Amino acid sequence: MRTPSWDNRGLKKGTWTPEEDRKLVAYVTRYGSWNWRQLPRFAGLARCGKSCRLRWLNYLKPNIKRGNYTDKEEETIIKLHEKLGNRWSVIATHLPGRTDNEIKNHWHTTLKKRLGKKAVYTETNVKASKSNSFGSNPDKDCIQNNGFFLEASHSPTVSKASDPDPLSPELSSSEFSSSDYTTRQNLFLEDGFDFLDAYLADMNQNISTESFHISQFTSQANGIDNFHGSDAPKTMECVRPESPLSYYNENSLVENDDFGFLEAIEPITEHSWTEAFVADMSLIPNELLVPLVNESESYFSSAYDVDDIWCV
DNA sequence: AACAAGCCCAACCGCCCGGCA
DNA sequence: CTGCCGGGCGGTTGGGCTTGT
Repeated sequence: MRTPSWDNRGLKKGTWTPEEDRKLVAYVTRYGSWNWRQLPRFAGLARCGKSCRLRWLNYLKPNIKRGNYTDKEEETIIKLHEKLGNRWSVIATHLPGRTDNEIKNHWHTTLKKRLGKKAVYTETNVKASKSNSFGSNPDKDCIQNNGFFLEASHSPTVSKASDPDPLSPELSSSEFSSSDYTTRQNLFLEDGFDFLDAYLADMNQNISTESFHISQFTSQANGIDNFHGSDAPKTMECVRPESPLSYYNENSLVENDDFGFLEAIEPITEHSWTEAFVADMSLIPNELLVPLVNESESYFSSAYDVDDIWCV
């Protein structure tokens, strides 16, 4: 999209490369977003923290749903926007898998225009109907709701009340077919971190004589979650009993900013925790940080599928 | 086939808010 | 109380892609 450029601090701007994505994914899945401003330094990225955060939240985070919106999703957006206005982040909380940025984009590019046309159409017909001696309501196709016009239920584009959740894999008409979406979910739940699991399992073997054990890291991460007790949000666990990430917890690792879990890696070095990060980055295998295929291959076309990052 | 116009969306920017010292 | 810092949010934009002529 945007032409890559460098600002006066030497930070890169513009389109993210697959390699940058891989570095960010590898780092955040491993250490979480403990400090977005500091994170790029330790992740080996010449990006500002804000850019990293945005990239992660809007594009790289697992379970992000992209592509076509279902009728029900659009209906939800319209109704919520009518109630909440441009509070995209709040609206996004009602649409699992959708980001505020994407909803905002969809609103500006599609829904606003659609509603605008509908409103113009309706207003025109309201005037016409008022002057129409037959008194029929040409607005019967629309439901006016605080200035917004929703297509009536007989419209084929509006989902019925009995429709199952459009976000369910079975009914999703998003960019991913239902089977694709299911597969995608499974990729995250079962294989999303295989590339890390394999590496960490291997590391476990290699450093088994050392005091550090990755399971300490994961169990401590869970401890943090437990510490937060009932306030802790619902968690998603990757169940892989034999895996060092068997207790992988998305919130504790990715969204929990507590530094506590970092203590678990201290045995790696006897130096400061920041050095531990630097040292530990060196342990991330090259295959996580460098392209896995030749750049000549389509993977590295400008339109590469970010999902590939989760399918390594 | 070539070009123009419009569409779409990833990414940036600036502002605001809450936490903390 | 105040200032600083990091995170979050909404508005805007750059440029690749698609569609129409």
